[in-house]
Amino acid sequence: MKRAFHKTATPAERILAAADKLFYRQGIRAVGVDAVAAEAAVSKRTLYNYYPSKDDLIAAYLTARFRHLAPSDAPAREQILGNFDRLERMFADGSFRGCPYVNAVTELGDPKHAAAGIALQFKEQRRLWFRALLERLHARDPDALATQLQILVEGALASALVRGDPALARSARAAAEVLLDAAGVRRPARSVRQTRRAR
Amino acid sequence: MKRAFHKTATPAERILAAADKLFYRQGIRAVGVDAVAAEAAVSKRTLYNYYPSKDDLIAAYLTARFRHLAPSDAPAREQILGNFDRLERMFADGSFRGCPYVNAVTELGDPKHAAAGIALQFKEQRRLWFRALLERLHARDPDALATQLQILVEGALASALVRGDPALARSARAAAEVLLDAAGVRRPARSVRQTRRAR
DNA sequence: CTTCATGGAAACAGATCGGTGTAATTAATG
DNA sequence: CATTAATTACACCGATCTGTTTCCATGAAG
Repeated sequence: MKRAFHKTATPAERILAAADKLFYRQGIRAVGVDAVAAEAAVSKRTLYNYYPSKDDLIAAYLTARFRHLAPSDAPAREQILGNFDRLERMFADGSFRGCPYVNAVTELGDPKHAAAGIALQFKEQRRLWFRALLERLHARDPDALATQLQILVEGALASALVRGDPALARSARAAAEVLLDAAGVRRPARSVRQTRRAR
Repeated sequence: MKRAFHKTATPAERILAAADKLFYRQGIRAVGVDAVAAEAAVSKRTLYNYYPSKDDLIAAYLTARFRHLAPSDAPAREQILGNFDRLERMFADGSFRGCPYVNAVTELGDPKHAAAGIALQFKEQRRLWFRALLERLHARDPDALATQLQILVEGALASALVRGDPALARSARAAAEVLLDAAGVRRPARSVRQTRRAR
């Protein structure tokens, strides 16, 4: 069991990767610390050396999922709608199990748990990201529209969890387009044969 | 402890009521059968007499939450939008803990669990209810629009779970109105002073 | 009164959980 | 080599979980 390992990954990283895999796939409450330690090929003692409690590990798991939205130079409208395309890919690859933040809040229940705050942070970050793009697009009431886009994303996630259908992302995307149109965000200039971008 | 009880409620009903209260408030996995039995003022022996396993109790809890949408004679558009007003009331009363069906799917994880099927049934029922109303309104593509409204409802539920804000229901409602407008569902005739219906 | 079904109280079984204590082993560093 | 820190293996704790079992109280029907 001591095969010459990827020396690359430190124990803490392996533990976090194992927690991410198991917590997301099977649920936080369904996975014990022993299982995480085993998956990380690490003794339970070392796990508790890096993360003093399961709650700490949960918090680390959620914060590690924080992928900061990379600033892109793509057109703002495309960036917004591209979000839904990413959702569709997530739904389709079979391993989708819902939004990890919402799942954590649901599974843990306690609103005072650190996970609740982390989840709120993440959602708000994405909402503000939407809002910044909408402001750049001179949309009407960017704040309200950002909230609505966020609701669409959340709804697509939840719907795809109970239903399996990846097409739900396209439905949400279409709804987002209607909202953008209604907010005065004009479609990209498709006129001058620049339709070259194809798909 | 044998005070002259409401003879009205049969043991099975009391157990189900207790399960509903505890499962929804604290989560399915967080509540043991002992707690349900205690809340129902019933011995664990009787609980297992009526529901042979916790899974059976969970399934009964979810199916009991099936409130069949009562047919209403209110204008169809009002019926649809009224859904979001009900959401706002749910969010505001403090005891909101997310959609019980989504929660069950999340907590149990297993897609083969009976809860997954029940959740799917419920969501589809509401979607079809939307669709029927939209057909009556001669909306463009009622099926697709029904899915989008369903996504909005789901998104409002999930968002209100992590954020606490009841106003999210109003945001979702406003988005629904935009979608309805875009689908050619005209607003109710507010012209002829029939605005009497007030609020 | 006898019979039988229902249900209460409580102990129990077997498993799993989060978390700790400890002694032995390994790996890096001087 | 010697020292030290990290890590392992593994037993163990108390709590909790689902589910079962045993014994006893009740109460209605024959």
